[in-house]
Amino acid sequence: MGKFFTLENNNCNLTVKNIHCLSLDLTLDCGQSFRWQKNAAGHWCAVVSGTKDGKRIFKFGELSQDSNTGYITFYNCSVDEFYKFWVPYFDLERNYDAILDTYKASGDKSLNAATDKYYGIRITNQDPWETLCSFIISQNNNIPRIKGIIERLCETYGERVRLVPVVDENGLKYDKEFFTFPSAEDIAKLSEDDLAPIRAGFRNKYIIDAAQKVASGEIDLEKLKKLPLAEAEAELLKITGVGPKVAQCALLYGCGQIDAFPVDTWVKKIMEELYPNGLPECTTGTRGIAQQYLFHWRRNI
DNA sequence: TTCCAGGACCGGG
DNA sequence: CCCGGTCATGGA
Repeated sequence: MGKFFTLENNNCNLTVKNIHCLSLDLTLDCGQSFRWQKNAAGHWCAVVSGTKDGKRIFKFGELSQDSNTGYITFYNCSVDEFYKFWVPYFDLERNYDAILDTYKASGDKSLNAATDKYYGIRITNQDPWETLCSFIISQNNNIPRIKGIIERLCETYGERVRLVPVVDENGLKYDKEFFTFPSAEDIAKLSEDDLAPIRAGFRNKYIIDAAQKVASGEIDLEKLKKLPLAEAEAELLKITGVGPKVAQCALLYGCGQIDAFPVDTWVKKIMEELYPNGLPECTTGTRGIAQQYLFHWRRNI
């Protein structure tokens, strides 16, 4: 414990030094999560979920990173909360540098270009239900609208957590409410009409089917963390509106399956253009990490 | 106006 | 099995 970072307590904030390979700006805005937003002070803010004794618990996260030192400050955060929420969320006990070194040793040009240019991206371990639901919403959709739909879902059916001063795209300051992500149990009770206000279109019925299968226990998301990848995917494919891509996203970002490999339109292009015979051998076991770097790299050309 | 967005479903061949 | 059309919505 603590091998990959050192903690420094000041008042109720916690500053974490010497975390390797973690850029908040890259990690929190690269298409793997949709709810992080900068407040008026430039700190990243979001409500994240965890589990304690089988019950959902929440933490309002407020984080900033020093541009010179790379140190990350977690505001209003105890050491206990840091280990409970943020070590798993950012996968802080995984040796990313060692993984990226094996990519480098392979000599693969594209992988090296992507990991050099965007060094600091980590795969986050998010709440499984929020991740599944978010990526159902993501299908045939664009990122700004995905964020809008998820925001309306939380505002309508989540619980109010806190008022935060933020700045809009015109530089105008205003107070914004932050909400929890509604549980599968809460959404399972709703009808398609109830979801109309979030404007997810044809995805409404998919969201409800997923919520019902999760809430009823027909699909146990916690179990998916331990199952072999293919078996875990087969479980998720039982949901109407969940195909291979959404399933792999839910497993990668929500179930700690670091070898999951979501193939969207961008990754499909990458595979056709650069890897017609498959990803290099060095990525075996960590394909999800390679995927995220290549995805971000190709999208930003 | 038309096209497209971190896809999945459905029908016909 | 594989292919093209279709599905809501909204911004470019």
